[in-house]
Amino acid sequence: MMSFKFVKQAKIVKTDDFSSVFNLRKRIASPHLVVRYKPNILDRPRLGLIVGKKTAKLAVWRNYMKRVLRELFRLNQYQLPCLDLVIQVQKPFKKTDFLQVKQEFDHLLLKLSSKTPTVHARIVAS
RNA sequence: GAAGCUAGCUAGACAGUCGCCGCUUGCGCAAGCAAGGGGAGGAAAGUCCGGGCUGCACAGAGCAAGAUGACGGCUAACGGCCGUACGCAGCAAGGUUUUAGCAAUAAAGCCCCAAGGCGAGGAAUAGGGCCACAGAGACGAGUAUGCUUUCUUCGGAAAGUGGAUGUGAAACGCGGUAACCUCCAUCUGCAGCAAGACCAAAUAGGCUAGUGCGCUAUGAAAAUAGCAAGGCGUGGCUCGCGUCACUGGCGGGUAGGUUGCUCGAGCGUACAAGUAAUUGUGCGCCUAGAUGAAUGACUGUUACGUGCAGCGAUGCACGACAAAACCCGGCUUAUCGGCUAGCUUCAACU
RNA sequence: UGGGGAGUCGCCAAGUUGGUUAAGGCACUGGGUUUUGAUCCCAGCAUCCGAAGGUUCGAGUCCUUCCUCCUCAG
Repeated sequence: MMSFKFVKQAKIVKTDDFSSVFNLRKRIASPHLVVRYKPNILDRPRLGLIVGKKTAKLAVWRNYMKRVLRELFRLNQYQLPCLDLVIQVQKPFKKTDFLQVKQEFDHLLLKLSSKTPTVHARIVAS
C-alpha cells in the first residue's frame, strides 16, 4: 500500500536548491509548462513551483495552478526517478483546461522517466 | 399592486475517495503515528486616512513642513459616522407653454422638483498675486457715445448725470478668485512586524592566549633533557612591538531557526439610555495563523439562475468579484444573484 | 511593506503665475521638381492630452478617486 502523501521533505524550499536546479540547465517543455530537473541524492523526488505574476495577474489563479500541479505531482510521485523538479507555468490555464494540462504533465513525466533510465521502484511501506 | 431609493443579511447544500496546515489528547528518545476538533472575504483588493503594538528620539517653548475646516454630537482616533441648518444638481410624479395632429397623443422647453444624492462650505477692511478675449475702463483711476447746464473762434471745450455697448461676473459695491500664496483655529516626534526580542553554522575580519624549525642523546612511540631561536618591517645591532603560519577561547554578527502570532476598541443575544451615530449592563461563545507561503482536486445527488434544443416532459452546458500575510476602525474600487425591512410617489379598494 | 516617477498623433516628444488654433521631428497621404527614383519644396493628416468626477468664466495644467507601466530599498 503506497501512501500518496505530499510531505514537507518533498518540497524544495531553499534558495540554494532552486539555484542549483537552474544552474544545471536541463529543461523540457510543453505548451503550458516548463520543467527543469536535476538528479538528487535523496530517496524521493522533490518539487518546486514557479508561477510568476506575469503569467496570471490574480492571486486566485496563481494559487489554483500551484494546487493543481502539486496534486498531479502527489499522485504520480512514485513513478518518478529521484529528481529535483522545478515546474514553471508558461501560459495560464483555468478549470476548463485541466484535462489538457494533465495530459501534458503525463507526457513530460514519461519523457523524464525515459531520459533517466535508473528508475528504481521505491516502495515505502506505509 | 407598480415604480424608485436607502439600509441590513447572505455569497448554494449534502455525501464519498485521495490529500494540505495549525491546535488538543494518547503513544514514541526522536522522526512520526492514531483519535477529536478547526481552517479565506464582504470586499481579504487598492494602500487613501486614522489608531493599537514595537523600536529610536525627547526639560520646556517656538519655527519649519504637512493635514483638516458650517454648527452640535459619537469615537481609541480619523479626512470617518450621526443629527440639524444652508447651498448645488436633478429623476419619477405634477403644473404650464409652443409645435404637429380633427382628436387621442407625441416631441421640445420652462416651473416645481418626493424619498434619496452631492457639497475641501472658516476668513477677501491683515497683506501680496492674478482676472485672457471683448471692452472707454478690470479695482489704480477715469470718460468713448447720449442728455442737461455754461462758454464758444460753431470745429468744439468744461462740469454734472444716469443708462446702453461688449464681459463668466462687475460698472465702483469695499467685485471675483483662498482645490494661487496667505491669515486664523485645531491636530501631527520619526519609522515601521522585513518593527522588535532570542538561539546560532561555514567563511572573512576584530580582541585575546599559546605554539613554532632543526640538530643531538634516551626511548618502540609519546615524551624528556641539552644546543639553537624562522621570514619581513621598525635606518645598523640588541630588547621590544607589528606582521606572516598553526591551535584554542571570547564578543559582534550573516545564512538558517524560534518568537512577535492571534482573546480582541472581539462576536451573538436580551434589556436600558439616546431622534441617531453610539454607549452601559446581564447572559452565552472562542471563530485561520501560513512563511518558495496551507484552506485543494475528483466523483455522485440536489436547489437556484441563465443560455441552447424540444409542442411538452425533459436533456445538455455554464456559475459574480475575487485569496488572509501583525491586528483593528473607516473610505474607495470590483461584483452573478437571492432574502428581509424602511421611506417616497402613483393606482385601486374600504 | 514602504518610497520615487511616467502616461500628449502610428513612433520620439515640447507644452507653468490656468487663457483664444496644443509646438516640432520621423512616419503616412496628395501634389510639384526629375526621363524615373532618392533628395528637395508645398499642402494635408490623426490626438476631448490614460479614465471618471470636481474647483473655476475657462482645465493638458489645479484637486480627488481609479487604471496601466517603469523604478528603488530592505
